Amino acid sequence: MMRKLDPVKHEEKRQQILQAASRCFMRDGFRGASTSNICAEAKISPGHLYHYFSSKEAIVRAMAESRLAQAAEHLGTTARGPDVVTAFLEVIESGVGVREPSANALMLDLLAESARNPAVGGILRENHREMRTLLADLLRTGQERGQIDLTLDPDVATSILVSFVDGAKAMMIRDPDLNPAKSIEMLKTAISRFLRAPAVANSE
Amino acid sequence: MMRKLDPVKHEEKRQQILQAASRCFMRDGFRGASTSNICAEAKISPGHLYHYFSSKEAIVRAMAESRLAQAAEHLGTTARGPDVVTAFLEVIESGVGVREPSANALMLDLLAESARNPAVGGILRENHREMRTLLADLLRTGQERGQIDLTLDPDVATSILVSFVDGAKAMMIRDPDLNPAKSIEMLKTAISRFLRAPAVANSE
Amino acid sequence: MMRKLDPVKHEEKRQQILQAASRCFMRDGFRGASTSNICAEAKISPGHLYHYFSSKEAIVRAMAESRLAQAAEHLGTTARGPDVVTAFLEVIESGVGVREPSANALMLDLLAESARNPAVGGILRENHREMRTLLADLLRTGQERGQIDLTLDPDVATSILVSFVDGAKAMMIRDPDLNPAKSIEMLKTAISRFLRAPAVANSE
Amino acid sequence: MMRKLDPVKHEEKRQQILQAASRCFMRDGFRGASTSNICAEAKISPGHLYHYFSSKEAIVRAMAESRLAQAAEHLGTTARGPDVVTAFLEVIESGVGVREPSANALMLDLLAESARNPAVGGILRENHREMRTLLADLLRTGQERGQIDLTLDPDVATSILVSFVDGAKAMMIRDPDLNPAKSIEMLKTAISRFLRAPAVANSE
DNA sequence: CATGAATGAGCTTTCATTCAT
DNA sequence: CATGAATGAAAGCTCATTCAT
Repeated sequence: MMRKLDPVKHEEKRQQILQAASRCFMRDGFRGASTSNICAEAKISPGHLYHYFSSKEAIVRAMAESRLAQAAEHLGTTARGPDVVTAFLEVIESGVGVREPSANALMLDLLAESARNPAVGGILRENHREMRTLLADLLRTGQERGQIDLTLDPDVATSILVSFVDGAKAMMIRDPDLNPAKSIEMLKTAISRFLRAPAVANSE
Repeated sequence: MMRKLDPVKHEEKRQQILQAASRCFMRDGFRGASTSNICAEAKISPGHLYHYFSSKEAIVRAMAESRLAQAAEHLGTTARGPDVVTAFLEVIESGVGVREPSANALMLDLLAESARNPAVGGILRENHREMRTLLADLLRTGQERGQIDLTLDPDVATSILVSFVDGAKAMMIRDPDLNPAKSIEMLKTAISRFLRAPAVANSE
Repeated sequence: MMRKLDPVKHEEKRQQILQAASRCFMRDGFRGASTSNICAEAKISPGHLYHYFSSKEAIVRAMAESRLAQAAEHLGTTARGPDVVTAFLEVIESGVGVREPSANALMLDLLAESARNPAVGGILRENHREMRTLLADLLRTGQERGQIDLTLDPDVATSILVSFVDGAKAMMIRDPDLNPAKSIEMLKTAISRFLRAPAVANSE
Repeated sequence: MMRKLDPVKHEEKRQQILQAASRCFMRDGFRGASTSNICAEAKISPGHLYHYFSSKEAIVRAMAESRLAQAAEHLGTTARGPDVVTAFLEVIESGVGVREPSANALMLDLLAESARNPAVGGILRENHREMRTLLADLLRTGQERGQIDLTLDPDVATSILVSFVDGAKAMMIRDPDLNPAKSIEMLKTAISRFLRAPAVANSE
């Protein structure tokens, strides 16, 4: 009795539940997935869920946090290398879940939810700010090295780059029969042309 | 004589309900909005809704159809003018609902729904196919006139351009405090550089 | 304007609607069939139904009345001939809707409804009384002619005979793969033995 | 230790609910009784019903199953004794719910439902098959002992006997003021004459 | 820690009925 | 006569959440 047992195990279970929830959310969306679904998937009883999360919304929040943190971390480890443009291209390529339509759908769900659910919105924005800081620094480095157009405002350009990833996710849903290799290739072309210092005699 | 009372009025009411539904969906999403909400918004009784739509899903479908048709039509009327690149820029600019976060959220909801709801998915894809045909033709015209890079595959480039619009909608949600003018400007730069024939001596 | 037009046509339409209702009730039962179903089947508008019947219950009542009257009339015309037992056998044979499972189901529905719905119950009982009077008279005739066992109380025996018809209807539902010819034959045997004067030296 | 809390209690509650449902169905019929009625009668909340039954239809099915099994079991224990005809008479007498009009109505409802609802129909037929097997065996025994007419096909005669019970239930509804003792007595006469070996010099 | 019984509000949908035209 | 728009109660069912054990 009365054992304050193992906060480690507690956290482990929490993560397991979160992963189960993630699978449910991917399959059915935030609203479509029920706590029953999640409990079944996590193999726990309906009541027990509330030992780990105070409400369904708390799960959604935690999910958003973890997904976004993960995305940011992924980005942080990818965005490396001597050539900054190449680094960006890699970021974009790996950011688009080429053959994970449900993961893409979940991100769109999350964005839609953000526009309506202040808590989730806050998480998203905070995370976005971090990502942008990270990317903007990388951009500036590229500009210093002459690899990237000096006229681009790093902060704004960064938003655009992130939007390209979101847009590519949407693209995969809009046309699932699309040849993803070709599309990604062309997206990389677009980004290349966007970031690189324009040629001398270009008439824009 | 003069019996068959007014299929016109019927259609009018249907549209009114659809608009009410649209407002609800923008506010709460497809799943979050209830038929009760919609009826209240449309000021009709709960039973009467089913005089006009056979199910909530039918409303969602009709909504998706009308929204997407509207978007396509808007695009059709916007994509005109002597300079094709300029036409595209206008398309993009007007395509992004700069200060309509709920409309943007609805589109993302629709995309997420498309990935899970086959009926909605079918509508989205059919519509997307039409839009791409239209845009691809415009692109080819531009290529004939030498305004657009001949090396771009029109079909793939079109998908990319559409993805930019979707991405921009996401951007507005990710960072509502963004200066939209600046972002749009930079997006236009990106598109310009993407589409225009690259300068002679450019080293990519 | 202001024409008190044709009570004949009115009655005709009423009968048409009643027949349509009959079809619906056979298909779906009294509770399962909706006024919409009936209107669709009768090809009239939902509101117009109430020109002919004041409520769904009124339709059910009229239906019960017409069905039962029909059954009684049918019985009246069948129960004829020199040999009374033969006449009864014919009554029974034609009373069982051998290959009309939905008509049989409807009769059982009507009986169940009778036990709960006083109005329908009253109709059923009134009708049953009439039928029994008719059959009891026939029975008495048979007894006078020495064709039927004199020890049978005509009133009670009549109830039993009617119950045999109801039971046969249930039998058709209980076992649809039954050979109806054989069953009917055996039922007739049972009735014969029941009605006929028992042989002299029989040891019961 | 001692976890897995009581599948016994679960089953108990299930039976309680089933009995409550039974009362409702008797009062209002399968279609007339609502899940709300049943919940109120069982003193549980509307949602909780679905902890024990997956749908209203599942309740109807379980009810049909239990009622019919009960009837069959009852029959099995009644159909005993040295004289087979007497055994049959007892079966019939106890099979007719003389003073339980609502139970009789429920059986007719069940038969009507069987003709339309395939699930219920299947249950009824399976049960009927079992009952007939049992009764047919008894009949054959009687034939071996010379108590029952050898010319009767046991399978067909069995169907007839069951139909007599169903018919008697209908009789109770058709004429509630009937003297049940007299009717049952006459029904028993009919069955006696039907089953017994006919006397030598009988002229059929 | 963990279960699953229990709740009650709310969901989508159907239905008998009324009424303006 | 006839239509079909309109109503509102009620149906079957789901869901997030709580609580006794």
